[in-house]
Amino acid sequence: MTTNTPLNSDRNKTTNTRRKQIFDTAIHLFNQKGVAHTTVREIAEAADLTIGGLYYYIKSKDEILDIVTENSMYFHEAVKKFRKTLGDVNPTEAFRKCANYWLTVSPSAMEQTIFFEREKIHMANNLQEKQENVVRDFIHFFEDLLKDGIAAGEFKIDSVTLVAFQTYFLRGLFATKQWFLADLITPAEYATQMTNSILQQILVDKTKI
Amino acid sequence: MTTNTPLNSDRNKTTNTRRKQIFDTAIHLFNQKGVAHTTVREIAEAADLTIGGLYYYIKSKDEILDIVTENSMYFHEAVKKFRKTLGDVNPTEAFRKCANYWLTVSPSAMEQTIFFEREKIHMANNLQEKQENVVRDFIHFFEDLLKDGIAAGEFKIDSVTLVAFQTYFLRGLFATKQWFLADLITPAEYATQMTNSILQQILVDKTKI
DNA sequence: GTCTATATAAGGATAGAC
DNA sequence: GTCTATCCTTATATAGAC
Repeated sequence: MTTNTPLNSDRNKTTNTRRKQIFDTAIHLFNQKGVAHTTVREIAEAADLTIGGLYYYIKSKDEILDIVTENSMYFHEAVKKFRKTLGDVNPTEAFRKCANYWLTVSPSAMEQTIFFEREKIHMANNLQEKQENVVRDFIHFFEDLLKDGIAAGEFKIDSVTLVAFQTYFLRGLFATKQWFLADLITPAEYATQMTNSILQQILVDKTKI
Repeated sequence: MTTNTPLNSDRNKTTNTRRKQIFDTAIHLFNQKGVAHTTVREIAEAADLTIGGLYYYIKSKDEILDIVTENSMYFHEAVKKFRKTLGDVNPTEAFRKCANYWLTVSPSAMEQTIFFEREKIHMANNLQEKQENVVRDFIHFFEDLLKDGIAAGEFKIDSVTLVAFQTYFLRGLFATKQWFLADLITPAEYATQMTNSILQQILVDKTKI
């Protein structure tokens, strides 16, 4: 599915710029109108091209969709890196900071998060599977943080998976319900409030919040 | 948009049966493949008709979509009725029981809940607005329950709206993430666990859980 | 590289037979 | 009421000029 254009000539420099421009335009339109109702002509026009011009850079609508889909998976990695920068802190702080980081949806990651959450149904089958694996992997990441806290006697949790599930998907909820939340709360406020709400559930010593 | 077929002749008895059959088939396909990728032919075949036969009962694909959309809004009403049956209980019990009721997605309501959550983008504009109003109204319903608890000194809450928001959307989360949750937890378990998780956040006296 | 014009296919909707 | 055949529009994709 994914095309592997070589990245080494002068010509490709502009090609890559153009392609990025096309994918950025596409994800925006996909979020506004849905994948199926976004036409290739619309993408072309919004990217300042005609349809013929656009097809010089991409193979098919499916290629656009596939690459937008792949790109929408990268934002996850940032939390893992962030976890490493924390070094040796206690489990409560580790979870608090990671959850807070995760639940803060930056404007630049907003489009990808919305797309990732909403358009699963339109993704190619193999990418749907890949998406599910990414999700499972990150729920697992939070489960590990939670288990550390239990082992240290800082957390008490009925279902670790369910708390991890909740932590994971509260991010998507923020992104997809902007029509309700935008006037109400900033990304940072949402993150701290929701992080606290999860800590309330799991902390043995509630005064630590 | 909505057609008003008179409901008083013998002929209409089968007509209504057929129409129900069509809408039930449609919502199922819409959830599987998305509205845009479901063809009228597919709906017809799945409902044991040919395309010409189907058009005897419905005016257009948009009519199917509109009616499926309208139908997907009714399941909300059940909580309000349920609230009334509770009579005079204390705010904690009222909230606990309503939240638990709300978060228990019965198999029969599953399709409508999924559709309601996922296909907003494909609904007619006026129905999107209607949907947003329904959501706001129900978040308001939970806000009222929460405020009762605060007034009675049973709850302590930073942002009432955010807790109500969370309560409201945890239902949709359960329905749309079945691919992850189905093997893990039953609807009833999910409801009690999530209800408890919210109570943990808001109860003054945590021993009441 | 970018355009216009066009081929081709898919899907919504209708006509008319039975 | 239900079918088959067909119309018509829209959208993906390509061809070929510049």
